[in-house]
Amino acid sequence: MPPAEDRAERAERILDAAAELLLRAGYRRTTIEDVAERAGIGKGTVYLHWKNREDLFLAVLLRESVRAIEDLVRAMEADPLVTRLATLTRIQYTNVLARPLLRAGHADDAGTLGKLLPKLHDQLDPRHDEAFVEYLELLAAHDLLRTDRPARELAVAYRAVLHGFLVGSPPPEPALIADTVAHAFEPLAVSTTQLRAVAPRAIALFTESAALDRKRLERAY
Amino acid sequence: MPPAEDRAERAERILDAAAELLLRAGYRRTTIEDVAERAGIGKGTVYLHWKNREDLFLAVLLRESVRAIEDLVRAMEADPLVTRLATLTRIQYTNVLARPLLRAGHADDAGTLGKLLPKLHDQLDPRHDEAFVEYLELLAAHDLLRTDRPARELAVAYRAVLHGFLVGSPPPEPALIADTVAHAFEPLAVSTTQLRAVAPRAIALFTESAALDRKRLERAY
DNA sequence: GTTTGACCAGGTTTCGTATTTGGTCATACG
DNA sequence: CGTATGACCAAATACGAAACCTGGTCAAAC
Repeated sequence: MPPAEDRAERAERILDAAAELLLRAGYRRTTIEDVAERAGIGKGTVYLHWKNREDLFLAVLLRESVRAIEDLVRAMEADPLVTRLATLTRIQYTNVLARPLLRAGHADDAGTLGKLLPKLHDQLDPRHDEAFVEYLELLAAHDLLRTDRPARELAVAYRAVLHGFLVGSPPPEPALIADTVAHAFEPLAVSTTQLRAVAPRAIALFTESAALDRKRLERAY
Repeated sequence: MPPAEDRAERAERILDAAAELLLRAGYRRTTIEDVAERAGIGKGTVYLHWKNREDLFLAVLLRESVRAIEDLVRAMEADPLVTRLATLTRIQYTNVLARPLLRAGHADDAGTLGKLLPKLHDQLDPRHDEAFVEYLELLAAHDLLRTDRPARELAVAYRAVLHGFLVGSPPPEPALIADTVAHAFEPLAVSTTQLRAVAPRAIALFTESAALDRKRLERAY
């Protein structure tokens, strides 16, 4: 099998298999052999891509997370107004709820993720948070965010709110979190013009963030 | 031992002992005999007060929760402005953080509460939520709360926010949640006069709520 | 009438064994 | 010659039986 193209393709197939099984049986009960069989390859081949079981499943989660961000970026590209914090929140909230694995990550669903959960944040957070704060500062500079507190503090509050909504059962309507975020973090008026001005840079920020994670994914391939 | 006064006193001693051990060793590792010994009574005596182990520890939690509400009521009586949603939130947030057992309840600290956690909400929620919604409706009627959404929906969002802040580690500053709640759920201006007008009824609501729980506690005594 | 601790069934822990599985690598294969 | 594989092994996990503990009861003591 020639390297290059096909290699990445096979990696994706393995991740597909792992994701499927992870969701159906949970981390604890999914073996590497199950994954290999479902991917139609030998067990040893899996280790040509990832150095151990944990890394493989973390890659599954990372890919899922990257896909969610890429969806978000697409939405922002299609409509610059999505750059607005409240709108972006609604879309990302919906995205996460629609992806069972991400939802499990937020809801501390130990049943499916098991011992992966603790490792998740260590693996996923490096400069992700920084990028988000930058995005908030960008909004603030354009009167699209409250400025009576530093963006870094608002980020803390924002994450608390998002987390609170995500763990609710059943999760509240997307419109409700959008509304809450709008009131809690946005100024009274949000200028459409400013949003359009901000969009390119915001899109770039998230694109870059997603690209970094993609890189890390492919490095493992 | 004559009934009446002394009986309640003994119940409190048992709860003290149970609370102490619960905090130090966790639910799973705290036995009824431990509790009895620490309370200076025989094991059988515990069952004169509660019909089983689970009920005893749920009572510990219920008492803790009642105490927090009573603290809150005292704060409202001392200063009617505490009736304001943002202020009340700050105080209650601080109260909960200061009470490790309540904090464990919100943070899903399975290590100390173990199998009690699932039962907690079933036990604690009956008309508690209703009272809170009533309080919100009271605020709304006096222009102390957003009115563009029904109080019941705001209550859902509010609980998500509160929960999100409580599970944070480390928990954000009390000022931050107060600020967030103020923006998210209060109208632009909050009238001091209206607050004073609302205070007696609000205090009554919470007092009643606490009294109901106290009753249930004492019924078990 | 109240309190108690011995008592017992049901549950949990322990510990040794059988089984499974993560990860390696010599071999087969293209 | 480089890639893929599955037999292989140590380590982890699952299992089962026996020992131990504990929740809850109740006859006896007070």
